[in-house]
Parts: sequence; C-alpha cells; structure tokens
Amino acid sequence: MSSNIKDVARHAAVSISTVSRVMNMPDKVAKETRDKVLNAIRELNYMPNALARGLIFKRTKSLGVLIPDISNMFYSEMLHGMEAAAHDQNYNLILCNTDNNKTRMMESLSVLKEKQIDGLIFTSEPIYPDYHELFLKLQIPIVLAATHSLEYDLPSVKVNDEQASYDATEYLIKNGHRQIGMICGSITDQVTAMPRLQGFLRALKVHQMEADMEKLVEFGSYKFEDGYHAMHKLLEKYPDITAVFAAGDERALGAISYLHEKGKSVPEDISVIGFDNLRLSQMSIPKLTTVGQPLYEIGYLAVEKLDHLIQKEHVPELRTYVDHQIVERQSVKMRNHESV
Amino acid sequence: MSSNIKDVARHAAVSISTVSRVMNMPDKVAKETRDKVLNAIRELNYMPNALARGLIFKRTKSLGVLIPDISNMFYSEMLHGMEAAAHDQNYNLILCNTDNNKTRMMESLSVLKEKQIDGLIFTSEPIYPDYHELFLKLQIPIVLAATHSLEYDLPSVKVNDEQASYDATEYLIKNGHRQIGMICGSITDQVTAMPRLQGFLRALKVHQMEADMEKLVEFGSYKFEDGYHAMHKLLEKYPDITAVFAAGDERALGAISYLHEKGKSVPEDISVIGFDNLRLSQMSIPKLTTVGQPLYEIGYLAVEKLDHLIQKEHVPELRTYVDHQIVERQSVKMRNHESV
DNA sequence: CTGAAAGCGCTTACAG
DNA sequence: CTGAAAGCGCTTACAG
Repeated sequence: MSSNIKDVARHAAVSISTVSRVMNMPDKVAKETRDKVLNAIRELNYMPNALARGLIFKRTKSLGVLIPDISNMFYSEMLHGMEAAAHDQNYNLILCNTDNNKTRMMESLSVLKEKQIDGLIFTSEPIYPDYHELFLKLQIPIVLAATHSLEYDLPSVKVNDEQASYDATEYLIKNGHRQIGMICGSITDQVTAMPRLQGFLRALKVHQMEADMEKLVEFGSYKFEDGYHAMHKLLEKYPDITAVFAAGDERALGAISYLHEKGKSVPEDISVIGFDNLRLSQMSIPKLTTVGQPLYEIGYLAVEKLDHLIQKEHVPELRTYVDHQIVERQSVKMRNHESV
Repeated sequence: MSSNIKDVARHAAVSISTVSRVMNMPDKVAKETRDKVLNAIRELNYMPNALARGLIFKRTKSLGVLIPDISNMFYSEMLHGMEAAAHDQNYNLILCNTDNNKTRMMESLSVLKEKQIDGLIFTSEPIYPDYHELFLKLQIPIVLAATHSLEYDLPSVKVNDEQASYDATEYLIKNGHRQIGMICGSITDQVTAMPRLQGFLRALKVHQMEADMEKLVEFGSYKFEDGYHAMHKLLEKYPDITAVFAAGDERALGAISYLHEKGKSVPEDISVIGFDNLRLSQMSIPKLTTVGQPLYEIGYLAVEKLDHLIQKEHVPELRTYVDHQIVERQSVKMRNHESV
C-alpha cells in the first residue's frame, strides 16, 4: 500500500542510494537526477519509514513522558509546555499515565525503552531506589520535571518549594495575620509536601510566632474534597484562625467551599492562599490569591534540558530551580494590626 | 551499550533464530535451550528493539493523538480515557498539540505517519476537505473523538449535542424559567456550537416560547473570560433574564463571575446551567448544574474503536453517540410558575 | 528442535 | 555524480 524507497527508485529509474541521497544530502545529487527523484516522491506520495531510519541512526526523535495523572490540571499544563518544546526541537512525546502505580510506571518505562525513546521526562513522585536502579539499567537520558532527587544526580527542573512556601506564609503575616493554619500534602511526600511544611514553619519562627505543627497543620491529598475535609478539621482544632495556606489550588478551593458552607466569608472572615496558580484559581469566587509556579515553563525547560543531555551527554546545571511568585487576587484580606 | 540479540545468542551459545524463538514461540524451543537463553537475556538485561520488530510486523503498537490544547481540561480528561484504553490494549500514545493550527496539524500527522503509527485519534475540530484528502493519502485508520463528520464516513464517538442542549434548555423550562438566554460557541463551529444552538432553539419552540436568536444568544470562545464578556452583553440586551444556558462549563463560570460582580446572586437572581461536567464544575460556588458528557469514556471508547478498526479493518458502528445526563447541583433555581 | 539465509526499509562508506 | 553491498536488529520460512 504505502510506497517505499524501492518504488521511488524504480519510478525514477535510479538506485535506492540515489533516492536516499536526495533526501539526506540533496546537493550531492545532480540537479536533473534530483528533480526526477523528487517528482517520483511526489507522485507516489512517498514518506520515509522512520523505523528504518531510527534503526540506523539509533535515534528516534521520540521522548517518553511519565505522568501520574494526565487529567490533573497541574500535569496537563506542564505537559503543554513539554509538547511545545518537543515540537520546537522536532521531538514527539509518548505519553504514559502511571496512576501513581510503581509497577505500571516500571512497565511503561520498559516498553518506552524498547521503543527506543531518545530520552525521558519523569514528573513528580520521589525517586525510589528501585526507580534509580531501573534508570541505570535502562541507560536512558532522564530529566525530572516538578520533582528532583537529592540522593541521586539526576537533572531536574522545579520550583524551590520551601522558599515558595515561606513566601506565601510571610505574605499572610505581612497582611496582618497572626493565626495561620496550613493544609498540607501527605507528610510522607518528601519532594513537595515536606519542604512546603518546612517553609511554612520557618516563616512562623522567623516572625516569632507559634509554630506548633499539631495545632496548625492538617494533612491530606491534593483534591478538592481533601481540602474541604482538611479545612473542616483545621477549623475545629483552631477556631480563631484568620488565614490558611492551602498548599495546592484545588485544596484551597475545597477549603473555600467548606468555609462558604459554614457561613464564613473569604476573605472577610478567613483569608486563603493557594499554591500552583492553576487556571482554575482565576475562576473561583473570590479569585484565588496563590503562589504561582510556572508549570508550562517547567515543562518547556525540562524538555530543553533533556535535549541538551541527549545531544551533549551532559547538562549545564544539574538542578534548576525556577522562580515562583505571589499572585495577588482576592482571597487574602489585609488585617489591621490592632485587631491582632 | 545496550545488548542486542547477537549478544544474547553469543552468551547462550545458540543462534539468533533460537533467541528470537524463545521470545516469540517459546514452546517450540527445548526447555534446556530455552532456560539457557532466558538466563542470557536476564544477565545481559536484554530488551528487544521495537523498531526492528515494527519494521517486520508493520505494526508499532503506537497510536497518534491530535489534540488542539492539552492544557484544556476538556481534552485532558478525554486523553486520560484514551490512555487507559491504550494501556489496556497494549498501545502507546504519541501526543501532538495542534494549537488549532491547520498547518501544524497536517505536519504532525505526516511525522506520525512516518513513525508508522497504527492508527490515529483526532479530536474536536471539523473535518475540512483538505484534512480528509490527507487522511486518504496517508491511509491511516482514524477515529474521531468528541467530533464527527457528516460529509465523510469516518468512525466517531461523541455525545448528541443537539439533544443534550435541548435537554439542558428543557430542564430550565421545567424549573419554571421563561426568560432564558444562551452563551454559545462560535456560530462557524458546525460540529459543536451549531447543534447546541439548534437544540436550544428547538426546546424553546416546542414549549411555545419566543426563539429570537438575536435577542437570546451571545457567541464567543470557550474560555472563562469569553463567558464573562458574553454574560455582560447578554444581560445588557436582555435584562429580565432568569436563566442562562452556557454551552461549556468554563463559560458558565465566567458568566457566574460576571453576575457575582454585578451583585446578582446565582441561582437566586439568575440560574446558570453549564455543559461538559468538567471537574471544576464541582469546585465553584455555587456548584455548577451542568449537562455532563462522559469525556473519559469518549476517549476510552474512541481508542477501543480504533483498535477494532485496526484489527478487523472495519467498525461495528460508524458514528457512536454516547449518553449525556443532567447533573443537578446548585446553580439552577426552581421558580414558582406564578412568577412567570 | 535448531541454524543459515533472506528480508523489513532504510543509510553510508566504498568503488568507479 | 551514481550504484552495489553491507549493515541497523529483528523474524520467519526453509532445510536439516
């Protein structure tokens, strides 16, 4: 059905070497011959088989992307950036959803290796020892996006979560808040939740405030419902709270939703600051003040870095930390200091 | 660096044919030989090269996916379903963001073809004649997801937009609303916006209500801001409106946001119903009543259908229409009939 | 049950 | 400037 290089050669009455040459080094072919071949290519709708080329070049111009949950806006925005960079560098992305399932992640990685991807983007999740072992075994260039590893020397691109968290908390403090709670990810998450918790606590200490984790912090997963329930518990154990730092926009919206149901107005009664600056943080009522991390850019940079690693076999900067910023919207209220 | 079939053969002291056989038809190999080979494979960390196999089998177990905007929740949710089905059927997904750009879409399709994908999922967007021409030329099995084509015989999976829209509108009517406006996609969009508009108008007529498009409908893109502005204009030309059907959840949130700013309460003053049932429709205040389409399922079914098409070279049902449903939440208020 | 050979669709030294 | 040959890493008739 699809024509191959032999068909073209026959049609143009030349050898397949010549056809190959007009595709790869056209100036080494006489103009007349070249035109003959070009015509044959056009008439037969010939397209070279990338598998055959990949076999020879040992390069497929395909990158693997491992993502826990594509339908999560956090990842889809990063993925968007990755795709843009991939397109700019002439790569394609092979996408695997891992569902946060170790087995599935390791299986996916194996088939990606068999498919001869040039490199891999690995997102979130910590790098477990068996992951690292597999990485070594597979010998694939890897860049981590929105995660990093302190144990292993793996290139990565992410935000400084501890500092971002510190800044979010300090922002609340500078707005006059003295009773601040936090809704945090699972404490077992060393990559994201832990540093955010530390940044929160550090800001409290620096400003000479009570930093009692038991009282001030609720833990839970990143979803809306988790934020909702965490807010419930937080309010129970700390009723005179004036602000909460929800380390994740979806959690923040869940918290706002709970407060709304309880007749507490945001930000009049209680202020809320989120984390991520997902698109949905602009769509809520009130619009969510949040610490923004450049997800698209993280994805874009990760692929650029991977490309560099593939081409030069090293990377200019192992761990890249991109800037975050406080995105001021409407969910945090400035309190009078007297009222403290 | 990575070992190949020759290395394994050497290591196990057999021919490469035998190695190949233990991978493809193990029972045709003597147990003793098989174990020798299996051991060699393990010791060398051998993984077969899928390019070489693909070249022979003329099958890559890779599918192309063309998506206008991955960071749009609408697509990322469908993509999630596609990935799940792909995983279940042992495919990988090669993802291309087209940015709604015809050139980019056609270029992407060409490289996917060169990479020998077994099939393609094409989402949204109408099928222009040049698209169809390219499809024919490329000879790739194709399934349309969340779009369809009436002009061409292409397999598709989507919701019945006209009926869904009719149902949404009738739902408002049954809740006592008589002054209903609509926020609709661009009228040039024959695939989605047009049928939704028709469903809206049909419901009004069936219920003997005024169906004046000029007065009742505002057009715009799908984003939050577009919904916001459309609501503004709609309210200006139709101030005594009691309900609006926003054909898209993001639009609906934009509309709610505008109403909120103008001091109109939803649903007390004005009711809003959306379309899609994206995850964010559960996160707003008030939670959005909407007509749900099963995005994950559409993605899943599209890939299943594509697999069927690839294997049997036909499809049991050309155009599949999946069920929609009204998801009742808090943004629509029941009005007394006296007040009409 | 096992191996040598041809072939999948290309590219690239090597001759000429 | 052009072609024949070898080779990328596999699979599968074909012999034996």
